[in-house]
Amino acid sequence: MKDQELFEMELKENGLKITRARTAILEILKGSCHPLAAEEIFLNLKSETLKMNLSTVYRTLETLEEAGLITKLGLVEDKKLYEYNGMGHRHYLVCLGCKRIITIEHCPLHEYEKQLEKDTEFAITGHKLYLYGYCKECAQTMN
Amino acid sequence: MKDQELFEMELKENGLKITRARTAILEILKGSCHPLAAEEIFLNLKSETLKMNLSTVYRTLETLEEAGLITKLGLVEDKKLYEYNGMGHRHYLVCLGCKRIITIEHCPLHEYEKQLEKDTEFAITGHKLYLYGYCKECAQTMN
DNA sequence: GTTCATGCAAACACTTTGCATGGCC
DNA sequence: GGCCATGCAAAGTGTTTGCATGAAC
Repeated sequence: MKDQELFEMELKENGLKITRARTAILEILKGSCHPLAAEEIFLNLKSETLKMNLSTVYRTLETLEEAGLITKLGLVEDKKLYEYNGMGHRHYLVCLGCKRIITIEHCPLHEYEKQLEKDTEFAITGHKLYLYGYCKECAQTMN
Repeated sequence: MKDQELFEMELKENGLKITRARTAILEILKGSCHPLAAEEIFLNLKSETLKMNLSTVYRTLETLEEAGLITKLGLVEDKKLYEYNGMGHRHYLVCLGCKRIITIEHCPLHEYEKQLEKDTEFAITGHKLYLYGYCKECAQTMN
């Protein structure tokens, strides 16, 4: 299936209208290998036909998150970052030097969550795990 | 040792002057069982003698964090939260219903970090793990 | 006395909102 | 045609900064 069709299906399933703003933002998020902030998405809308207002970007991100098509992260504290769902559950390792972000596909916490549910009587819905450190290059430069 | 003496020692060790603002904020953070936002700290300064400007709270928090006496968390995305160090490494479980925060003393990630250092050649300095869910009461109310 | 911390007000960055217009169904 | 999405500008929120004063060493 082409991305465009996939996005239209996802939107329809959630009772959302298909608009250029929505498919364009889904396209950008799906194509990115790391989470993006609203402004980055805004700047990525290069072609004239896709250009939209920054507040539309914010509103669209909110809509898409409520519908469960994308996820909001707090990786960096100053800006809200978003990533496309359906890439599976992921974590990130952030270099505190160059701010590079490494994607980690494996999640070590499934078992732990089950245990914690028993201990706390919470119904755990998810978690956010961010790892921080210095990449090889930055670690060397610092000495 | 009394808290006051402890704080003065911590400040001195880091080459920081001992001021009422600094010890007051350390006091509040040490006494709290969950991380606090700048404004909450500001509002906790009840007694007239301890009252200070909100921008002083922000500046003091920054100073204390740079000195390593407190830690900044991204638990909630809209506000920066701070906690006193020397309580050991902790995680939190946040109820998405009533916003209650449960403290988790055990950290399941030490082994995992070591493995990840080998895999990525990063020097990992730390991590942030936030768990989300619904507490028993909130889970019931929702049905 | 010197240096750094604080109060105050103003600026800032990111995000949200009100209202009129335009596009999707 | 009706309803929701968008553009634009203005407001909001949490945080930071410049400058003069005051406190710590």
